[in-house]
Amino acid sequence: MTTLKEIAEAVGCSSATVSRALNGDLRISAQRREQVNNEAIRLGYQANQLARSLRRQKIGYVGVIIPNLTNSYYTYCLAHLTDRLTARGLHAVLGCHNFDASLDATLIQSLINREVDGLLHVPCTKEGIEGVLKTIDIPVIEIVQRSASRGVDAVYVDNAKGIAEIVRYLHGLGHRRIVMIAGRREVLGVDAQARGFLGAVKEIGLSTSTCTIEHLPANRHDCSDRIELCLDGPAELRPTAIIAAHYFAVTAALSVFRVRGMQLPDDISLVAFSNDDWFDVSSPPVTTFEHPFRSMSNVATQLLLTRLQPHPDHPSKPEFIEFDGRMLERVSAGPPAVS
Amino acid sequence: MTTLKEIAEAVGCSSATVSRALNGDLRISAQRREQVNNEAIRLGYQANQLARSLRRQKIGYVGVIIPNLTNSYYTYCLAHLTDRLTARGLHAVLGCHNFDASLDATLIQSLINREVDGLLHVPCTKEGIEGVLKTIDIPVIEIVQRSASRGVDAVYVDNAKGIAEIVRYLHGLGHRRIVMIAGRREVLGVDAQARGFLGAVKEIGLSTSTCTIEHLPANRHDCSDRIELCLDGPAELRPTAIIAAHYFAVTAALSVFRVRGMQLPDDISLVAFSNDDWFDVSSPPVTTFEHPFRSMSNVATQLLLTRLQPHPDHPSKPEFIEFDGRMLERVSAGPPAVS
DNA sequence: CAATTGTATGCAATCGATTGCTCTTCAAAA
DNA sequence: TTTTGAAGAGCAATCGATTGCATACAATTG
Repeated sequence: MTTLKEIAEAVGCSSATVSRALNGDLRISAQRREQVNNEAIRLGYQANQLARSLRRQKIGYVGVIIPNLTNSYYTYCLAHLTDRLTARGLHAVLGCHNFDASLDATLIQSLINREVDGLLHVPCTKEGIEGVLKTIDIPVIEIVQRSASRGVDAVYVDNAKGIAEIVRYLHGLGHRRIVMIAGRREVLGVDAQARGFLGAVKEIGLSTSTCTIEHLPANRHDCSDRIELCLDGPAELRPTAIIAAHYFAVTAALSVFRVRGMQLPDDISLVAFSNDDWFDVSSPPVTTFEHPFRSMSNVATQLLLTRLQPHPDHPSKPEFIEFDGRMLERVSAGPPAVS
Repeated sequence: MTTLKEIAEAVGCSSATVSRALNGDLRISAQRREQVNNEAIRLGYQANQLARSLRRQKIGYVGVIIPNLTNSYYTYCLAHLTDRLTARGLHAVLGCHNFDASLDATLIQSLINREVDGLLHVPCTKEGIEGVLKTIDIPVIEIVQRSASRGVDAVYVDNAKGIAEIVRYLHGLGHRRIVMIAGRREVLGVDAQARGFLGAVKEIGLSTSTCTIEHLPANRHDCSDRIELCLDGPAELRPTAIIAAHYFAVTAALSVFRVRGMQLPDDISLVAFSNDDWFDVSSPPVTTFEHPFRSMSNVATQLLLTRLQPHPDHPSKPEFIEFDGRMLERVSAGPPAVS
């Protein structure tokens, strides 16, 4: 790799001058600048960002830690984020914690050591990363989910409100027995979903014995087993609608319905909590609640940039920006069969 | 951030000694080592990887450049890759070129300047990156697709063979009029797919006037428009089977069939070129050709690691490792209707 | 002509960790 | 007592770019 010094020798000046010339310092004469530029091009000079970063204390990398890449909920999010970051000349360094808090901590520590300039982080536990945070002096922004960490910005989804809206929607269609398939209780966000569910159920006046929540690991197998169980229960408890609070619950539900030959929405209704681009081509198209990942990514990136260039008179109080989604009515949910 | 020097001052020795102690240099006495370790822990020392990298000329980042994140073909691939890289203590720096060669070049240059240790790259043109390559002294491994770049390792899918296998499969079911919806010709891999298609068609003895390829941009809209057109053609040319060579063609086809009320596989057959995890829950489940992304990721990562630690007696001849997929028979493809 | 103001550039420190070489001790061997 | 040597540790250069301060020279002004 060509270095500043080599150019300096070729031109016959100091490396300081070369650096200034290339960086557009006005004190360098036009003539020198010209010389230096030519030589730099001739030698194919590319600044060593590592050295530059060491000096400037910033590297242009942003850590993006998400749970995983097998769930389209997060890949959509990541897609928008990388898009935004690239547009700003930043690069995303990827990490997946799979909801494993200790792996999460390791990733964060590792990324911070490598001196990413900032961190976009989907937290995986309620506690968040307050512990690690004390050691850190780079901006961290929680995305999608918000933990209890104080002092960390958060750009996130209102889980409770979203689920509540789905419950009200189903109730509006006439459903009285609704089961929500959600993630394990320890997973961040699930708690809020449960709160939203129960809150809406109570508010509407439905019975909590026929409107229940099943907390299950995020994989299709466990979910489909449990759904089978629900469907095999006594008719008066059997759900007429299922809310799939996470991606695997959707595929699990569809696979069970398919095996049993159940028709949607006649035999049962299904609403997903997050949209996916195949939901409108499936048979039937899946009614869902759509999250504004694009806007969230924009806002999160923008906020991170603000934090990266702290303006003296800009307050540094953490911001908590909550996003609402909206119902996307398709076909998989309809009025329950009269029975 | 605590630095070596601060520890040195606290302990009362030079920073060189601290560095050696922490790095397990045997020449440092056990007593000193102890002192240094304690002090390092007390001060919460974390080595500045930037400085270390500048010196050691490696940083622990691997660039991963893929076309996009909206196509599950690549997210699956990325998921496996990050998994493997993380297991090796490396981090993936993400870039998406969206099949834009100039963006691709920019990304590569940008990542290389930032001194990633190596590059895993899904090339987007036949020419590959030979031009850029000359300037580079880090290992580059092409994944999923192989370009014409000489001297670059490649771990990739045999597009021609895969498509040919699908054609033979459909022919075996009795199909004589098959249309393949593929990407634009300029996109790498599409050419090979076309070769595979035409090769099989010829080998079997089908007519190239009823077995055709539609080259379309990778979005649902263009694909569905064209599929409509095909279906509206004269009955004797109308395809009885469609091969969706990329992801968007699958959703496009399904959406058209759904709107027209066509039943699969009775009214038409559909085979996708790459699997997705919702293909088995859709109605009907989508017959597909499955690619071994897990193995490919393993091999690619392993190969990259080999390149990163070049063994003196290990030859540095580029390796070209081709992977085959396999048919995954589900329901969307069956014998054509007798007419 | 001397003093002042600019303009163009260089010197050297800095960022933080690493490492080749040197130096000091102290002990064992000759 | 001198030699040899090994252990332990420090000095200073290095990685490459940046930047505060100093300097040199020319142009302008009083």
